[in-house]
Parts: sequence; C-alpha cells; structure tokens
Amino acid sequence: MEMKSNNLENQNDDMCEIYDSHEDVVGRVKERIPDEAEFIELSEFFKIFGNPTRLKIISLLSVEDLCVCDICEALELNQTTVSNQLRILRANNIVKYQKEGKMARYSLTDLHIEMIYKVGLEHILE
Amino acid sequence: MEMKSNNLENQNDDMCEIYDSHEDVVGRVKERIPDEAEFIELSEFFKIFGNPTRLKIISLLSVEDLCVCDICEALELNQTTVSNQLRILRANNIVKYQKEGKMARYSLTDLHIEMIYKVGLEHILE
DNA sequence: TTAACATATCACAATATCATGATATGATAA
DNA sequence: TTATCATATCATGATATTGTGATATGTTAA
Repeated sequence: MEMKSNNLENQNDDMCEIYDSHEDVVGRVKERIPDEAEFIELSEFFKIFGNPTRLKIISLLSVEDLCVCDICEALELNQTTVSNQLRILRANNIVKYQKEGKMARYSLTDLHIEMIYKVGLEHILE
Repeated sequence: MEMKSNNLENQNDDMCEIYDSHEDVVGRVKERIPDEAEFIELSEFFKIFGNPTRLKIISLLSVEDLCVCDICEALELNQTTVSNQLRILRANNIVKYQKEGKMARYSLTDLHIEMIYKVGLEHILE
C-alpha cells in the first residue's frame, strides 16, 4: 500500500486528512463507478423489486405465464391493484404481455429479472 | 392442456370464468411461491437498492473497502447523508464495518450484494 | 483538561409511493 | 344494438422515504 506523509512524524494510519493514500483511493474508486444517470436508472429499476405486491407478481410469473385475472385470484388482490402494478412493471421493462382476445397474458421480459429475484430470495433465506 | 367445460358448447379459450384450467393454474402456481412474510422481507431488502445514493455506496464498496470520509469525498455528498444511508445499509445487512481508531471501514457483507448490483447494471445497460 | 476530527443520531419539511374506488376502454356474445 | 367480462387509467388520501441541519458520541492529540 503506497502512502506519502506530509510531515516528518510516523503518522498513525487511522488519520484521514494527512494521508495522501486516501486521496489516491478516492481518485481510484471514483473512476471505476458508473455515472449519475446510470445510478438513477438503476435505482428506478431496483425500486420495482421493493414492493411485496410486485414481487409476488414477479414470483408467480417466474413459475408460469399468467393472465391478469389469474394473478388477482392467486394473490387474493383486487383487479385495480394488480393492474396498476402490472402497468409499473411494464413501464420498467420487467414484464411483457400479449393480448389473447379479452385476456392479456403476462410474462417476465428476460432472465435477469428471475435471476435477481432468486439471488435476493437466497440472500434473505440463508 | 387439460380443461373441463361446464356446458355443452365448444367454448373459446379466451374466457376466464368458464374454464376450470384457470383454477388449476391458480392452484398450481399458488403452491410454488414464498409466503407473505418472505415477500415482505424480500421487498425490504430490494428497497435498499432503490435509492441512487445507496447504490453509489454499494458500487464504491464493490471496488474496495472504504471509510466514511472517503465515501463522502468520492460521491461529493455531505457526511450526514452518507452516514444515514450507511445506517440503513447496516440495518439491512448489506454492509458491515470495523472500527479502526476514529475511522470506520465499510465493506459489503457478502457476494449476493455485488451479484445483484452487477446483474441489475447489466440489465439496464443492454 | 481542551481541541480537533470521524462518525452517528435526531428531527423535520419536501417528496414519493401505496392501495383502492370510480370510471373508461375494448372485446365477445346475445 | 345492449350486456358482460377482462383489463386499464385516473384521482386521492394515507403512509413512507428523502436529504440535511443541528447536535451527540467517541477517539486521538496536545
């Protein structure tokens, strides 16, 4: 670990301001993280997983594609609630759907969604 | 796909209430999802990722362990904001820390955190 | 002791999110 | 046409979360 002292004493490693190594560290890590816009977008994406109703829908769709009324019934939630959350899931590219007559059959957009859901579940269950 | 009609006509597959197959589906998928308490816990966990400041901290710590003042400096955020978000991250078992004199050096608790962050980032960048 | 520093906690106004009732749309059937 | 069903959208009050100023704690040094 490289470090430059700005005085003659052998300083304690705990001090923040007198060690240039902290500046080095800060400079180094700053370069390796995404930019502001990406953090905003990513947080919007993860926000979707931060609601139990939406997670339930994701969980159901990770088992099998379903129409809205089946989701309502399986979760014992009213249709407005489910439809509203499906709108949010759609807008955030978490689920897609195809119309089949009067019905809309929903499914997860891609494997990332299922993966994130499952790793999260693993984390809380361990 | 098994289905039982409750009348004599050859019904259209789009109808919801007259097809027992929907009941079958609902019964089947209900058995394969976690229970209410787990969904609550999981949503609390994912909520943490749904804030740009917390994501930035997670992102920094996925590069290298850091003390609070370095995080403040790297993110150009005031100390209260960072400390508050670190408290939330700690309370949710996302980060841990060890005291080193006056300083507190933070790190991610386990690989699940980094994994979820990276899969999410991959998802929004594709 | 006092001072300086790193970090944590408290309190609060601004903002965001939630579930849901009311209502609209669009498709099928009579 | 009218009725019914599946789904979507709008509006709203209740609740939760945000960043931050003020302040507290705890460590080191003089």
